[in-house]
Amino acid sequence: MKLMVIDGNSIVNRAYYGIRPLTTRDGLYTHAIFGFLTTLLRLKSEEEPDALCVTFDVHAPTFRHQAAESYKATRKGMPEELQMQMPVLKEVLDSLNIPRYEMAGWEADDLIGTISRKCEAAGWDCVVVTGDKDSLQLITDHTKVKLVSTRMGQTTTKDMDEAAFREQYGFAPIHMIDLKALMGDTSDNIPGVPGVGEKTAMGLVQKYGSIDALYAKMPDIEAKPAALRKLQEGEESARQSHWLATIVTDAPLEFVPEENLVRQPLETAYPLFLKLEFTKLIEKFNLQAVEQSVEPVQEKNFTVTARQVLSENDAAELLELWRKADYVTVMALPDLTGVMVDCDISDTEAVSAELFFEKYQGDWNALLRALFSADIKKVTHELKDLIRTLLANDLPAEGFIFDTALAAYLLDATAGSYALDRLFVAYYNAELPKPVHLESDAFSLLGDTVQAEAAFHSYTSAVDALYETLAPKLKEQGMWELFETAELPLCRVLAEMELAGCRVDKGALVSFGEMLAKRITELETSIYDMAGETFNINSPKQLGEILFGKLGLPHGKKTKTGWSTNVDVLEKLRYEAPIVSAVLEYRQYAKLKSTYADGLLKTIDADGRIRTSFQMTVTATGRLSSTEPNLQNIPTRTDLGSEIRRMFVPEEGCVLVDADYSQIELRLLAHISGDENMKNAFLSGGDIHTATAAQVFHVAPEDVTPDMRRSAKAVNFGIVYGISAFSLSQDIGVSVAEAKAYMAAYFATFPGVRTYMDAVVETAKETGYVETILHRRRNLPELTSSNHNLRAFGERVALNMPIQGTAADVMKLAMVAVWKRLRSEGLQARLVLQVHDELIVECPESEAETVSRLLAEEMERVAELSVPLTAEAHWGRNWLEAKG
DNA sequence: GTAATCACG
DNA sequence: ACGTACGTGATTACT
Repeated sequence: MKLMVIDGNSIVNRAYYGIRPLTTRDGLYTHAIFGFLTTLLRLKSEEEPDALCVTFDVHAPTFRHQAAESYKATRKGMPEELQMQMPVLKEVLDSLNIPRYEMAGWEADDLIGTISRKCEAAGWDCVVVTGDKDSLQLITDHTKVKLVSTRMGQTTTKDMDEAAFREQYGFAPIHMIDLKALMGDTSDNIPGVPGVGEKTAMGLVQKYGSIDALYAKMPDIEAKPAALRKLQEGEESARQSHWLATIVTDAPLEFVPEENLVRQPLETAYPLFLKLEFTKLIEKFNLQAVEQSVEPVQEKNFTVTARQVLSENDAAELLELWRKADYVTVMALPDLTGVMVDCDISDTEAVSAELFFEKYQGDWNALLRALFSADIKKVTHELKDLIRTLLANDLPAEGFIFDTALAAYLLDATAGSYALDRLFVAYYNAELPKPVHLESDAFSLLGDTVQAEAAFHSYTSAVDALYETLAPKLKEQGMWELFETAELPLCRVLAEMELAGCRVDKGALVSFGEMLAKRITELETSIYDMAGETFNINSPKQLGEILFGKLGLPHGKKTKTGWSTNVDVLEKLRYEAPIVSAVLEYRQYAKLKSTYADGLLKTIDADGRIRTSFQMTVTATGRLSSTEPNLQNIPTRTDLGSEIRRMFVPEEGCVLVDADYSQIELRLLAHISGDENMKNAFLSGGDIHTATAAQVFHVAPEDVTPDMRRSAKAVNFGIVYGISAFSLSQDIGVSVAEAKAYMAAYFATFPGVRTYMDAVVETAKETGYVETILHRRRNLPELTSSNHNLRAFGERVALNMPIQGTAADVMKLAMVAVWKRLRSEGLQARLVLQVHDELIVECPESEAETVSRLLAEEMERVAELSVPLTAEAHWGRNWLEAKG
């Protein structure tokens, strides 16, 4: 039998510092608890113990250590945000039916020591889980210690049994005590022998074992005379330290291993996890609601009348009702064979109508046309996808006034998921009622009408409830305008772009791929030749072994799970060995082939066009993202990569028009910070990096060298990202001191930028968020973290988000404006792609000039800044040409 | 499923 | 003393 005992304080501490802050809607911090539970799950599956318990320190004076005065006084107190999670964690453990032990006057260590000995006495094995190396002294042939450490958000464990300990330390585990008695431990206020450090102590313990044995042999021991004297003088301290370092194994604790056998969670676990918004963990801990409700949400105290829509008479009656209503709530299956429409008809009554293609006796398309026309105001969830489906079926897509997913994203852009059931948990602390056997995906229901009806019903009710909750919140937070003028109308624009897709020259892509394949094979051969063996070049591990192991190249760079082989590293080694250049070239070709040539070919539709999906609810800053395939990262920085853009072509007789903003982020920085010098740099036109260099280096613009411009450019970028001197130095390859000097010169030149940077961080710390000009918001719980790295990250984000986010706002407004204008001017031109600061339109050649002007004009017109906002448009026979 | 790498703005 | 620029997504290797 095996028992696992967890050092609660140690693990929760690691979890707290290792995970970025998480809070529930109500602002309750939960990350330490979350991290603890994830670690617990991992440990359980790793060890599969028969029994399990957790120990905690009680924060009361400990009589045992009063002799040592301020014992552990140097340990920092628990941060408040962790402190407040402790009682909740204990509640969670109780609900999971996991015993916990704490005892006034005893450290968690002492309880663990006692527990491990009692286990052994009962003939059990014991696994001690802790991050504290002190516990290693407890290792025996029946007790092992799992050392947990957290590095960069990843928890790793190291199993230490007697053999592993011996291998690492070279003596028996019990002598860990003697080691500490000699070297001391400042974090535990154990003095040790003054002047004896880790190295000396290790040597002595390895040679003599215990301090008793050591002092028994005095003064005949092998040590330098100075060390010998220190040892003699420090004997008393060593013996006292030995006592302090010894973990108690006979605390007066009632403990019977059998009472800790793993048991089922209590019924209280499920609601508690829900409250903490640990939805994912509910599954992992296999928690069940006591009574799984299948009742629809009754948010308001309504009488809901369920209506089947079977005949055209039913339809006419309901359409009438819906037209008169303020709004209706709509959910549809993605193939439009089923639609649910909820509608309030008074303060106390609602009608919930089910429309199923298979049951409807009338003209289904006509019914949908009526429902999705402008005279019925509709609220839905994930509008863009619904619009795309409607338009794909030649149906109208008008009259939409709200999208609950989009609204929830604006309210918390870092939440990650806006699935309806998740939102329901997040906002109402309740599970979205759904039939028991239903998959969480509402749209996998085709063919099971009974279940679909039940699911629909609760889903539309949920959308309705969320609308009434979220809309006021958007208004309160000043985001209504952003929602109405940018996000909501953008759904239509993006739906059309996704449907339009982008034509590609398949033949050219195929032959490009073939060319790459040929070159890749050649490079492979020569790389194997130079390496003297074949290996997988795509495996960083194997490549590292060849380059740094076999060939002995300097692996000066960083390591994580091996040696880094990324471009920065290889670029520095380029001239050390010809194989490096070959690998770099191989990498470039392999990337182009796998991701772009082969990757894109796989996504070409039957009509020769590629259709991406634009995600509106992914980025933390308000940008769009593009998936399946990602058309926002098509190569452009190298000549060879750019060739891919040549394969993006218009329809016969058409051209592509490409318009992009010039330096939009820096212009926004100039505008937002109000720095006079930077504004002037833009007002006087010309190249901004050159102008920056001229000012920073105090030379005339015409005397700016390419090097000076490059540095200025790097600083400009760095500023937008929330710079640090170290990173800047890495980027431009100068010393940290030089980078610091650049930054100082930069801030001296643009004092307004520094003022702005200080102010934005300060404000963010006060309010807990940053926002764009249109009040798009990003919450920053990181800023209150006691973890330095996290806090620093939060500060950089605070600097970057208002700029990147405002640029995203501007682009979204521009897209809506361009879309409207193309329509109102009756042009055939259609938007096909957006790449953050760039728009691509496909149009008949005859419209090329008109559309180019129109694009630049609308893009420039959407924002009125204190510096010019300029956009440039070009057109051509393919994307590369159109880039201008 | 995660890590490493590299493509984009 | 520490770690190091913001925001994304796809592919490959490997556990």
